[in-house]
Amino acid sequence: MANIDTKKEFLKLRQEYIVNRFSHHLNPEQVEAVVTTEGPLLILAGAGSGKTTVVVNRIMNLLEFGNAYSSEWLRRDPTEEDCDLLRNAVKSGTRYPQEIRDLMYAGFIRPWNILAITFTNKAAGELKERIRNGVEATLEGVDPNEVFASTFHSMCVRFLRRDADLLGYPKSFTIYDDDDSQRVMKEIYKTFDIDDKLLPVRTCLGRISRLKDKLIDDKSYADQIDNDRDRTMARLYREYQTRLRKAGAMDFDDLIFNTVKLLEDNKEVREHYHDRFRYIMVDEYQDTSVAQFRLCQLLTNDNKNICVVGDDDQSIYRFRGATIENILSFEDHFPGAKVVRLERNYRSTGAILDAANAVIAHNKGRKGKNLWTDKPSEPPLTVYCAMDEQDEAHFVVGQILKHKQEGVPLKNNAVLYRMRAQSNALENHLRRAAIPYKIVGGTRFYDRAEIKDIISYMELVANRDDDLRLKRIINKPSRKIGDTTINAIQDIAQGLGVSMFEVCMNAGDYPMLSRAAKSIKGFCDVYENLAEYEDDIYELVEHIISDTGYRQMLEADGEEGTARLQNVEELLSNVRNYIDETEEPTLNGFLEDVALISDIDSYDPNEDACVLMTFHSAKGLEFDYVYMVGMEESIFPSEQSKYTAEDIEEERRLAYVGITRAKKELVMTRTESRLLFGSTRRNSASRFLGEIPQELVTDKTPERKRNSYQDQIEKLRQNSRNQYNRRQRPQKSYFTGSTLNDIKPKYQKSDEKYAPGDTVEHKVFGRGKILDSVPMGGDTLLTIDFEKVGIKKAMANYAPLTKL
DNA sequence: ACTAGCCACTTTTTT
DNA sequence: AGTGGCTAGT
Repeated sequence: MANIDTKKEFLKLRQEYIVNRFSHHLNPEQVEAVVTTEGPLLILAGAGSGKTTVVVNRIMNLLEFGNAYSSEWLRRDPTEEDCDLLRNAVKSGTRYPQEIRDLMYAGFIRPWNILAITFTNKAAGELKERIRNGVEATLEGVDPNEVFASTFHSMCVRFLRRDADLLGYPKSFTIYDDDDSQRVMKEIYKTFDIDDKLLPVRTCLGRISRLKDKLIDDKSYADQIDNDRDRTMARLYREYQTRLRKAGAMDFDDLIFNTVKLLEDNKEVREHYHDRFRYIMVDEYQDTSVAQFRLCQLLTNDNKNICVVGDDDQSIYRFRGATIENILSFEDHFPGAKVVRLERNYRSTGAILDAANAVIAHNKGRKGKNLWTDKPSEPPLTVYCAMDEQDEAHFVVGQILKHKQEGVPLKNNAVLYRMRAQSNALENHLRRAAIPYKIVGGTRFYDRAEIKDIISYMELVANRDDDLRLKRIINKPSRKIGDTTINAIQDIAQGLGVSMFEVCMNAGDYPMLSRAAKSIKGFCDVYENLAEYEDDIYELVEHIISDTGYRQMLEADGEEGTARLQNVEELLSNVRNYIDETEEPTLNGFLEDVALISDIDSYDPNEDACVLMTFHSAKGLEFDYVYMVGMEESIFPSEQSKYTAEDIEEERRLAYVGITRAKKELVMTRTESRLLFGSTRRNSASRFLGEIPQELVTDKTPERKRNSYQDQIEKLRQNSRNQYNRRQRPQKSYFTGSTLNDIKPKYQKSDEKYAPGDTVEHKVFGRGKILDSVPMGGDTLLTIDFEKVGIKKAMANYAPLTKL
């Protein structure tokens, strides 16, 4: 009896010791998250709340103290003396007694029992780095590299390299990127004779991708359709899968999908990972898809030690298949889940946080939280209304220059925009001011044609069934193997059901290829030579560059060729780095890294250049000075997101992400008119500006247009009052909520009400019937069935409508 | 096999 | 406005 009490007391003391240990450098909520190791845990981590610190410390806790609650791992029952020892350590705050550590030996969690999943390589890298630092400082005999920290995709690749054969794929399968997928799909369009104007290839691939995100395979999709348009879709989906499978290739979505299948269908595999991964952590949980959720579920063993970290307010990838529901319903998916909220922000000033809180408060679908800080509220945010995008860029550059003179490094400035097209004016002005800048995003190094060529050679060495890669390089450099020949090879291969490579190897056997047989033979010889170097990547790449004549081809191509050659050389040094940094460098390993790397991964925050990027790319980063440009309706929120409440909420989350990137100062600009895509437009102030309380903002727009500006704001404010009167608003608005009212008067019938069944006349689309009307943000979203153009959606106040 | 010229497109995109 | 992709012509 006494024994049980001692045990209880012992465990209690142990817990107390651990809490004390982490309380030194963490706030109470963070400690709570760190010491909650057993059972499902949701950490709602607001922007800048130190969530990576929490994740790292939680892992440290697991590694150092093991399972804090369970006594079944004890070597022997704890005694009164043990309790005294611990009690002493708690009181005096001394080191964890070695005797106690020894007692718990069997309960230690080994590093490989911990799985930490992130979304980007960068995040995974940072996590590994910080775990390494922490472990080296405090823990002996633990190899921090054995913690499995990786992205969803690399993890899946690892799993699939082990067991892909169970799914009928070669273990050396190839990973297709978007570009590869597009090529495949384009070919399918050709064979099926489908017009890509009817269904653009991108759209089609996007839909397939969404289906895979939802774990709907080609067969079950085909079973659930009921119209011709979808039937085409289903055919394309099926054919796409068939071709990839035949090429031994998986696209990004397949990596997740197939891993789910692997775990679902194979009990032994599942048990293998259940046994290994006893503690699972998932970062950026708000951006997981259905498939990724399922994957987490399958990986979680009966102990349900799954900890997810995320911020529902920062979910910005719905358009890519992320479902915010995963985080909103975590407690339903994992009953008994504990929730910890991290709302204390260590990043931004009070003003910035107040603005962020005020904006995001307008969203309905959220868990609700309020960031706070004890930092001062100064200085206020700056807003500026430029005349046009040139003036806007000029203003931003001026601010950056001002900071530069004050001694602020350029790298502390970040300009954020909604779309890439906005970067142009900024770039020009930065160049003119001789300010070094760096654009994050855009073309990846590995997306450059010459790099993809070399990689394709490598891929082909790794997997000779890959027709796509073969086609890419069989005539690069020119070997006199033209389209006609390539098509012939393809046809023969298709007829025989073998790979194109196979056909090439026996080119002499086919009369159709007689004329090109010699050239094809030449290619095969080159290939055979290269295949010798499969186990020495560096040699392989060197030989690809020289033996294929690729270098000569570039050298003959003047200035551009020289630049490309430099890229190729850089690839070579990347290979060197990979070999030096990797324990077991392999061809497939390198190709994986390449396939799964993104532009943001190579973003170097130490280079002293001002940074330009989209709001999306900015997630997870922070800067002293942030400029949010193009704060206009139709730009941010973007034009096509105006129509549904969900889209607007996602845009608002994006705005929230933008605002919370800033540490010291936030500048928001808009223009009166802007040249975009070849035409000049006038957009009114973004509703998000209107959602920021007046007292947080200083307007730096010069006198020249104060009047018109002020007029507009006054008008907007009146509208805003009418709209938000009932709904409790946090604070009075500086600008206004909806600015739609501002554009519409041309057409607006005073407070015209539309109800389903009404007939209307649209200035452009003609006559139609209202199917549905949903009130939304002071306006009404109408679904109208037009006689001529079919069903469309329109905002009642915005659309040129007349009630008949 | 290569190139000029025309057309259509243009939101975001961790992997 | 600028780009990328495709067709037609050499």
